Amino acid sequence: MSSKLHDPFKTSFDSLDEYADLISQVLKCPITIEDANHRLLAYSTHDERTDPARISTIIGRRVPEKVINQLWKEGTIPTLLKTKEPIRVKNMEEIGLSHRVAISIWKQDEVLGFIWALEIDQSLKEEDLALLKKAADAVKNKLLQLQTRKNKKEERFQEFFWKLLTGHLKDQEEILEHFHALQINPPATFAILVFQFKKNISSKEEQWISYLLQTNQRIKILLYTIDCNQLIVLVSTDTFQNPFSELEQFVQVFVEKMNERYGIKDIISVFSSIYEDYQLIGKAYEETQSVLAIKNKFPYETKHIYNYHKLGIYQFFDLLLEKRKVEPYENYSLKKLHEYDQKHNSHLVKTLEVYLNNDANINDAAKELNVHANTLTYRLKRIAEIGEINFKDPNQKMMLYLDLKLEKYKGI
Amino acid sequence: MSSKLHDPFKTSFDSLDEYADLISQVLKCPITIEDANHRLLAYSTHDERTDPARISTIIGRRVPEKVINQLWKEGTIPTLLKTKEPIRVKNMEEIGLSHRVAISIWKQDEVLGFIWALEIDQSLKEEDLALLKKAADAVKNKLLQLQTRKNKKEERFQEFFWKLLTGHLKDQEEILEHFHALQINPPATFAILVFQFKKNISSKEEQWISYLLQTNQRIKILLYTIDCNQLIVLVSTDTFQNPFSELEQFVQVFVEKMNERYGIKDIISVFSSIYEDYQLIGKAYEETQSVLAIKNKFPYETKHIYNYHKLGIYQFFDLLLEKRKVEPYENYSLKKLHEYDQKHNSHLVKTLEVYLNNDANINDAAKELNVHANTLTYRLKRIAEIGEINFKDPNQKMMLYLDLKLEKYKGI
DNA sequence: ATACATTTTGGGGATTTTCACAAATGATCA
DNA sequence: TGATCATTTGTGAAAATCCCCAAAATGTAT
Repeated sequence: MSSKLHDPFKTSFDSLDEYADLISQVLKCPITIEDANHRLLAYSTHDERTDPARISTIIGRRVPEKVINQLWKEGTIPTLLKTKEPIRVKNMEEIGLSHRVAISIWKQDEVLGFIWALEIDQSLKEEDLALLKKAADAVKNKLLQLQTRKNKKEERFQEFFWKLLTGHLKDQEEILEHFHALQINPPATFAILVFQFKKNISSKEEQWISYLLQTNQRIKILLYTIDCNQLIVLVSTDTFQNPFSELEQFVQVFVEKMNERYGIKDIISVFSSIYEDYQLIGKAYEETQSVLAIKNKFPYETKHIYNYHKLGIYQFFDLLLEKRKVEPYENYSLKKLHEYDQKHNSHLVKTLEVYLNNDANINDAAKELNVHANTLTYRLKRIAEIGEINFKDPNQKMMLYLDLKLEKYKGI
Repeated sequence: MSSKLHDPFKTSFDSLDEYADLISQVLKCPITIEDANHRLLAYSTHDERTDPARISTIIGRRVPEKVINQLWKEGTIPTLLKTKEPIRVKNMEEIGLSHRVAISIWKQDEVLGFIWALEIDQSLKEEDLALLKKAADAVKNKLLQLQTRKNKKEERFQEFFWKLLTGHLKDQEEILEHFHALQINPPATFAILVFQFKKNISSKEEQWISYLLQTNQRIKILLYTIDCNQLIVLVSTDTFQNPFSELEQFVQVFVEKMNERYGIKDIISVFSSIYEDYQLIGKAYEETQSVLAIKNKFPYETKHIYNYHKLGIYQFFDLLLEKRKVEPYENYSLKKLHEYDQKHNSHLVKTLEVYLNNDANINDAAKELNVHANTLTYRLKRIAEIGEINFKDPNQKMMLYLDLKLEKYKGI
């Protein structure tokens, strides 16, 4: 057998499964075909030899997330996304993966999916790899068909989602019908997630996002769409024990992966409260937007805050900023401290802020300020004197904290 | 000489000073005449023997405050206010007071003033005391004249003050003219003080108030008036180093004395910021009223707060209460804790509040709660679990504090 | 009534924090 | 330039807080 051999895949089948079986027969090993998001498209059945990773993939109709993660870390997937050649993947027992060969399926410069060939008994030879490459080419058209069909469905998703977000669908019955028409199981409880990117999201990035959302197995994504620099997602929270911490973990992982895998940094993410009533999707969306607005104003302070409930005092900041702009109030202590800083070019205000940020913990604050704890103690003594502050009075401390944050953003 | 003796005081003089000299000549000792507020009205000059207390009184044209305080504590003044008989006052070196006899001057059941007779060389005899009583009676009419003249002046004061408080006088020049017409030296800086009594202020209480204000030497009272249950005072703050702490001390002392001397409790006192512009007296007044409104809502929390600047977060409470009424927000942690309290009839919310009131100090809070410190530690651990609270996060703590206070007063 | 979970209290040691003092450095002003 | 004041850092002892354990008390459910 040479690479000039007659192409055994130049036949047309109705389903991808038949392709999988054919490839399996030719190469004499189990075959799996996935789309670009590692969803299972087809798998060969004639061969019963397999490995745990493949079993999980077939059972869950998608590649398990930890396998994907491992393949990213270890470099297989990045390579597959770069080359059209078959890639040999070594044994990775810890995730139940035995020896195998993978190849990506290309349409021009875009990856449509992957074929996996397990090397259970013997390794594939050079000519087998050439055959695999031919198989990948043959499968391409079938995948393209699937994709266009998917795109059309996608458009209907988009339309529906925007109607929900903008509150155009007022009737519960109607909404449920739409869900069913799109074959989405309507969730009992849901939330809106929004990821705000630095710049408008390009179509390349859109693909990456899509990939990340599809391959995640942490959370059930119902709908998602992109609006300028925002990725808006509707997720089901039905299966969660602690919905908020689960959502928090998810957004953190998402942001982390966008950075690790694609080098996209500074994504600001938020999510809404948990709702049951589909008519309130618009409200949930508004909620995310108001949280985003505050996070944009106070990025440092709200770094670890993702939803309205956790905003804490920042919930009030719009209101308070307004009040402060209107009335001629001035915080006496802060004024004094600013004057002192000005005169002696010291950093008492900054010191105070870090101290309060750190919950009045001298050690932590000193660490953040890179000074000796005694230095901070001394400064605080001075701050208390100059600003006439009693650090034992929670009311005073709170007011200082609020006014510190408020004066930072009075200009906005 | 007997008590049936011809009355030597049955003559009429133009000024009180002449009376003082006459009495001095008859009794052969220095004489001082004061009004009901211990302001010097007249003093004899023919006799040069005197004591430090009398010197200070004459120099300052009023009895020194510490002397008045001592005479109250030791019982002289209370007795003088009860009896028409002469009272012998023993030597009190610590305040520079040598032996003397005092008598009050009465018009029906009201005390108009006092006559003091110093016993420098020899004690007054029984017949001298009888003479003194006659003298007191003779002086009465002169004092009455003074008083009615004062009352008329008082009325003009009142009218002017109310015009200032209600902002009816807009012209700086005009205001200054009024001040001068009333022989008040216009202060460079001033503040408004308001004392809110439990009940409407009776005319009896009005006299006590007047007495306390007049005899105080801590602060310069420019004008005062009474409105239902409020005493409103305009004071000069020109001579103060730390105006706020001086004002604070003054109001505390005032409230204390109203209680000690007259048994009037639960006076709520506030004062405005320091102003320079007389046109802003109305604003200062409004400020006191808004602080009073908040102190009425949060009496416990604002017990030690007297002015707007010190209100701290309570400045915002009207605004925040409004916001909370409008939107359907609920503090998740507090909700959980309330539910727990309900179910297990425990006191986690109360515990949390006391803990936060005490600036997260375990010992202080435990003391206030009358439980062992370890008990509080345990409860806090439970509170953190149940309410999903991180006590190291100042934002969370602040929000809890705010919501705790807010929910207490949502009904108002 | 009994078993079980929760809460309260206490002891005592480890760990931190606080405090006072001293030395060194930096800034300021005549 | 020296004298003075403000600031920073270090040290070590005293005080306080934290933490773990266990016993007792209380409440709860079967």
